[in-house]
Amino acid sequence: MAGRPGKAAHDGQTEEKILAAARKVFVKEGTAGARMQEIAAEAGVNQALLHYYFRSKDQLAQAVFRDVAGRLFPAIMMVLGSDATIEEKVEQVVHLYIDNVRKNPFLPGYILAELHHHPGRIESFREALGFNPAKFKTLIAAKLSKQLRAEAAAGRMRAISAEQFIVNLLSLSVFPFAARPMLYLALGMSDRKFEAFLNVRRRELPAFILAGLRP
Amino acid sequence: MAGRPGKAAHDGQTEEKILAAARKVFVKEGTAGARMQEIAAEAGVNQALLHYYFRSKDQLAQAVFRDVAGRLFPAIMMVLGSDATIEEKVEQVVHLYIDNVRKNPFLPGYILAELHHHPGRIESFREALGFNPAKFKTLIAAKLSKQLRAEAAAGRMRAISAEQFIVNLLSLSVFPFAARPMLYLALGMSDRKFEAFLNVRRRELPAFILAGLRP
DNA sequence: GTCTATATTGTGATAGAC
DNA sequence: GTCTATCACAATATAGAC
Repeated sequence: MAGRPGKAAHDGQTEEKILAAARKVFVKEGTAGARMQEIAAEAGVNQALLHYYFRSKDQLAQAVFRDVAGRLFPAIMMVLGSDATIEEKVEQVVHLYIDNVRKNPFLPGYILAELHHHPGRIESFREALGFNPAKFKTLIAAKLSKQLRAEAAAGRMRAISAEQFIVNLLSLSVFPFAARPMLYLALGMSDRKFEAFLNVRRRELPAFILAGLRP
Repeated sequence: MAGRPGKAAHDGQTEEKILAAARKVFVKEGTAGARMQEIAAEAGVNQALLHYYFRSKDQLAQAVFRDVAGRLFPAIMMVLGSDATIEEKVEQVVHLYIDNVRKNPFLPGYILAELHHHPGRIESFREALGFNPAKFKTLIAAKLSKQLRAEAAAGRMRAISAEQFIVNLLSLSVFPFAARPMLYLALGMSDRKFEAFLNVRRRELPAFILAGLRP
């Protein structure tokens, strides 16, 4: 619907082809660096058609961002807000994230870069999440907060705020992907070594996080 | 020296003014999004002078990247490679990073974005670090590795590879800055709340990491 | 819906006076 | 070293035929 002409319905095949091509190019080059011509070529259509479907480069970029962000975050939010125990949540988030993102290891870098250079795009992000930040704060964060306080009161965990907990969890899951080029250099990694690194990480990270929470 | 005309020496004041302006604009807009005109205006000179000093936009961008990356990483590498204990290293890196970056909270996002969209710039990065990756691997990583193995053998810490250890440390320190726009949205943060968040984090993070390493 | 052709503006880079 | 003026081309966007 966003940017699509209102008059006639179409089967969406072309639109999806363009969106897929745009996703590929934007993720790699960033919004500012991407070229409409390159996207058209990648989609196997001509440049005018991009404007027919999405009106402008910026609207196409927004559509891509919503698309990409909408694939990753809702699932994580669901886990954090579920009725699972803290132990289960930690393991589920780590596994969910690594298993999904390793198939598209460039997405985290793209999302962080995009948010950094276009903070206004946060609005699209919010829509993609399909939730209201206030609602999130009151529902998920409050629930997590309560859960963490209960664990602390029972002496099973050290006291920690929901904010620090979430940031720890996301940091350890997201950063290795976002900083991949840096790791390749600093740790002398290759694609193969990175895969092995992820396998170890998937297995060991939940225990590391949970141990960090112990009193 | 890089890109500077070779024939005549000059006091460097203008060059530094341009570099500072370029730093500001590139960090905010990214290499592709930045405009030479904007940099010139920010520096209070005209556009031709930028080319006089740095020849091309790309060379100016490289100079900025080297400059920025060179400020952050050598210090951290020094700590990791020092003779301090693991406990001391963890605390020193966390404090060093937070204390330095909170003064320029946009740098991590810029560096990650730049590396993501211009992996080739890794070469400049390497120069900025002033070291050879192979040398790093053999010196620092080997030293850390040995240190961690000794701790594990003594039963004081769980076994962990130097790679996972470094990534954990950097993740937890860097990500909160790089993902700041996201945190502002997802956790309903403001600048003031983020500062408070950092104060707590600076204090609690070392203990969290060290607890995570306990057997 | 999809194409070709083109309008129009933006932008990096250079020439040349001072 | 610094400026003004301008070139040359890249890139988004639109008009209009089919």
